[in-house]
Amino acid sequence: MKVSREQMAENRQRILEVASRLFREKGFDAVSVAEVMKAAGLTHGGFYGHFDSKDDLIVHALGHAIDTRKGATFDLRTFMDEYLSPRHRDNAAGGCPIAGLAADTLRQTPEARSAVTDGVRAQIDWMFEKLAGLDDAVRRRQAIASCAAMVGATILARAATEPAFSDEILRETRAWIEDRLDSSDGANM
Amino acid sequence: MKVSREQMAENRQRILEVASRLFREKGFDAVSVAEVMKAAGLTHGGFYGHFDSKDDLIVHALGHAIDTRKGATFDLRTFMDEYLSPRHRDNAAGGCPIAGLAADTLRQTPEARSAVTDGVRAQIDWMFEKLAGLDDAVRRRQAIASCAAMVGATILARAATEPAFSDEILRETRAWIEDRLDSSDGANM
DNA sequence: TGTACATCAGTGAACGCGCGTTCACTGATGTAC
DNA sequence: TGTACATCAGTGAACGCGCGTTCACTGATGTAC
Repeated sequence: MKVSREQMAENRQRILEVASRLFREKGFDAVSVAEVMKAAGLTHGGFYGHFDSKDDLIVHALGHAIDTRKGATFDLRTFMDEYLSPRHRDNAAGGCPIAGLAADTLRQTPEARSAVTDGVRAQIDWMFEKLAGLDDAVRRRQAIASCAAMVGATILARAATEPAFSDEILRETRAWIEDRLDSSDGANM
Repeated sequence: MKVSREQMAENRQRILEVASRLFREKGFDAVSVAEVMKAAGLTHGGFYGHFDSKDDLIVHALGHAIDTRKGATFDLRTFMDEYLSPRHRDNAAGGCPIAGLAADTLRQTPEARSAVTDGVRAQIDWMFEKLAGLDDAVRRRQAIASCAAMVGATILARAATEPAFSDEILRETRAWIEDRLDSSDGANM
């Protein structure tokens, strides 16, 4: 049955929210359209009233997850500590969509890859702004490499089967990045 | 028709070789058993004479790819330069299985995750051995963080839709890691 | 060494299943009067 | 404000398809004599 315009807009937001969480948790292929709709409290047939296809949902869910993340305002050190924490490692569903889905997005549509690329660029730009002092080239290098190390460490820590090794990857990567921040006298914002 | 024992052993090796390449190129889910067998010059029905299941193939293909990679002997600097090169970014099929499949392996069987974990550990140990001087804790930290940054940069560079940005991620991450090697006076082996 | 035959690696049709997607239908919404 | 009706968001059965897996069959291998 028909629902009100506001209800429909709410439904669409709920679909995006649960889809972005399920995708981050299980990957694009392991989540079906029917599973997303059920999690949103709807039936699968109505899906195509909101999106053209599953690929279209993927693009919008990525955009939604990335936009939602931009809202939070941390200082750089807090952000890195949280990113490389066991909590973030164990919370892929609510965590960074780049760490959770960049590798998966590789084999998706160009639109999905663009959405992730925009997210990566935004993340690097944000870190660049937060890095104090030094010349721009060094700040940009530090932002890019820190971002790469954070994403890589999160993926490796999530894949690792032994908890002690997984914890070590996070801890040592964090120490290595932050040691560099200290010696550069940045990250005081 | 039956084939000789040597032929069968050859066939198995060929299946592992093409499977490990196809998996690295397309991911586990996007490669079918039939596709692997066809690429190995066989038909899909014979697959179960070699492996228990597709999951079993995944575990053995990961082990094969990781073992094959261990053979190469580079010095550390050459290895890092090659790893963070456009060539390696554009050659996922023949490249590092950790960069290509660690994120995919997250959602596979515990056996597959163990195989990847062993590969990560071996990679870190190898880098640890190649790092000269300094105390063990610093060397290990540097090996872990460099490995995380290399894997992360490769994944981000592969996902990026703009070539200039993709190149920049590789170049700046490499410069950042190698700058640290120089200041630590390691990597001279 | 030569022959007869049991073995078994590989073949290809067939299976059950879950997926993305479609569509005829339902009934609440919201507009026209 | 109240009523009649066109609209259309959501429902759920059905579709075609490709997947992993099975199995009866084939014919070369390799062993027993």
